[in-house]
Amino acid sequence: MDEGGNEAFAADEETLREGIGRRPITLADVAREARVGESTVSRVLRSHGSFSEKTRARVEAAVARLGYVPNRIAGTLASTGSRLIGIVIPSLTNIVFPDLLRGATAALEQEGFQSVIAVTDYDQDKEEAVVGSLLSWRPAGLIVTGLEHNSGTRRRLLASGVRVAELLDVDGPGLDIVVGYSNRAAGEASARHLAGRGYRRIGYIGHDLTKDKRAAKRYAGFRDALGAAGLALAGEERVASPSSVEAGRHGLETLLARVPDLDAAYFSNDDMALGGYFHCLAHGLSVPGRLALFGYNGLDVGRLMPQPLATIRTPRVEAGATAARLLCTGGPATVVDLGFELIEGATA
Amino acid sequence: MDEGGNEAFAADEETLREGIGRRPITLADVAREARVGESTVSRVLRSHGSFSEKTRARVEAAVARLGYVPNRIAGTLASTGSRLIGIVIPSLTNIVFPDLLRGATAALEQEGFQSVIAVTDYDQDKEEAVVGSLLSWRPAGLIVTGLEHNSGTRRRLLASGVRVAELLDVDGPGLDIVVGYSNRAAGEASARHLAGRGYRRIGYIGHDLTKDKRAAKRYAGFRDALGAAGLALAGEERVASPSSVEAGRHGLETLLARVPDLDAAYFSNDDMALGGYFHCLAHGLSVPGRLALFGYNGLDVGRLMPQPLATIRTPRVEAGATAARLLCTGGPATVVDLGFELIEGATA
DNA sequence: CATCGATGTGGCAGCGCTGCCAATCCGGAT
DNA sequence: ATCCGGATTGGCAGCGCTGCCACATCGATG
Repeated sequence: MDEGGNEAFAADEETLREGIGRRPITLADVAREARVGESTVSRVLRSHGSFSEKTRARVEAAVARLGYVPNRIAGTLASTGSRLIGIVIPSLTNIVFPDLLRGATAALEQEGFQSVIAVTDYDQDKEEAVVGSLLSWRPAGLIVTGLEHNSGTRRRLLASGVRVAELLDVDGPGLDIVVGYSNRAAGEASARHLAGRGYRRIGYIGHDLTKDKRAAKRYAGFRDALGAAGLALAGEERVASPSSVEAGRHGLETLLARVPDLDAAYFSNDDMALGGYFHCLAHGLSVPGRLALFGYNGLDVGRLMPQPLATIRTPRVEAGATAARLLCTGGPATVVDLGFELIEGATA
Repeated sequence: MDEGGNEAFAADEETLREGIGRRPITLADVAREARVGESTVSRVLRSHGSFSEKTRARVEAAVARLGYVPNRIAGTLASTGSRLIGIVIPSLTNIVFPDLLRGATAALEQEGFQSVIAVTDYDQDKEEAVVGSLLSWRPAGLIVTGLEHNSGTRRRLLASGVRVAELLDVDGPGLDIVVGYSNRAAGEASARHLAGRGYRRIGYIGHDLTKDKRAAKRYAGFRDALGAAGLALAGEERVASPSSVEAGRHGLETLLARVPDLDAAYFSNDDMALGGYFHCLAHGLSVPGRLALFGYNGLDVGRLMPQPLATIRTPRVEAGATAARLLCTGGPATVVDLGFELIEGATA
């Protein structure tokens, strides 16, 4: 391959050589080529300040001729504020975070901002490290997930002076901007729904709650609301791994072996619930007759199951977009509760 | 919220004030505080060059006292190469791309690089724009998806002189580094598998092939191999939307209405196939007795269905990691074919 | 006792761009 | 012809850091 030899690229080969090794084109080169001053080129390229139509044409021609690409590193250093937003998410495996990213990057793009993404693997120490790393790019703002951070992270965030948006949770004090919904209330609503439907032997299948604080809040809300309805959890199964279809399937299987007379299962999210549904299908357990299932997140896949999954739809994409816009426009610190929607489905 | 009032943060409040409005701490401040030269601070912070243990301690104490965060914008501008890799993916909706990101960011982190991500929505013009945008950060390398780019993108990539890795496809000429597997061969293998199992009335359910070139290659390989086996597609249904569970479910429904005697369905990927499976479950079509199903990608969810999905497992995470490592270490242009694995499953 | 290399250390010129300010130009008003 | 104010333009000092070079310092060596 290094030899190439595919004729389709013969024409480009020359361009390639041009690019490699040669000193990169700078704004000064463009200025010389267009026979104008550097500041004029800068003004034209940013459409900022005033310049004549003729000058614009000259500069643009020179840019095209030289193939100039502005150096944003230099631009950002010279100007005061960067047009960068750092985004910190715990995982890329769970589709909710790509959803959040999708909303945020779309909004950011509109505002002319770029995003840098970092992943923490649900580890608070790693979060501290990546926050430090992102701050060293002097971003205009930072989007982080959840309200729980270790003290080092909080200190860095506050000391940096950059705007911070905390996402997907409103159950607790925030540092600056908070956009999300109440996980606790979602858990409560789920419990009330199941209790209201007459289920009495309700089990919980979840993943690692020490790492996923939002899942822990749903769990707490669920238990409390169950208690308020005069019920208690008939059993629970927590897998040590992150949430997954597999964890849901095996978790339900394990729990049923221990508590056979369960009549409903509350899962820490839709992935887990889908796994549970697969278990029921594979073992001929009728849903919701023999066992009701309830999830969380409102993923598309749940809606399309033969029986739509009972779950709670969360506005993840909107949360990302809202946070991004708030950071870009820079208003005061606020809490935006986007709420959630209970989807009755057909599995509970 | 802007008033705060939650006691948990009272201690930090002061730190917050410190951060806001105050001129950011620079390396020169640290040097003054530690009573050493700027270059000494720089050397200590990068553990580069020589300095005494005493000096290191002095500098580190000063850094801690002032809460100094190095400015990488300035650092990158001053030094020659950046430690940034740009990653261009078509979508965040399809889990394969977060998988790719996961592999890449993990490997990048190990090598001490940071990534900047951009999304094209499967649009070649948008790809050209985001490539330009990423190049303006003067990255050490770029990871892009697929081998098909418009001429503007190719020109920019070549002219920039940065290393480029093209991912998830090896069916065609690459620009520099290519890491992936043959989509064409995957399509062929799928067709041979279905034909070998005795299916004769085989249909295709896919999404927009003009945008997703790799899906188009699988489709072409599938048709060709079917032809070589003396068969032809009994029918096909292409939805205009991106691939999704919903598109698969409705696509299969539509196709079956038109071609009722289908005995196998080949889907453009596992999401689509899962949708098809849901359709079969909902309508009591036995799988694979009445209808066989075949997917692509080897997602976890397919493995966990009551009957494991017949599909092709692709090494997406490894592709991301391999590409990242090759870019960081900077070897010669190569093509790395990671291959794929046919999962027989139980649906075909 | 001069000389030497190894080790620490500081000074300072850029990296490529933006922001400020001063200079210049132009058309119309005086 | 002269003057004025706005539009247009160029010069240049940084932004905060790194890389290079020069300058100690010091024990070991001839």
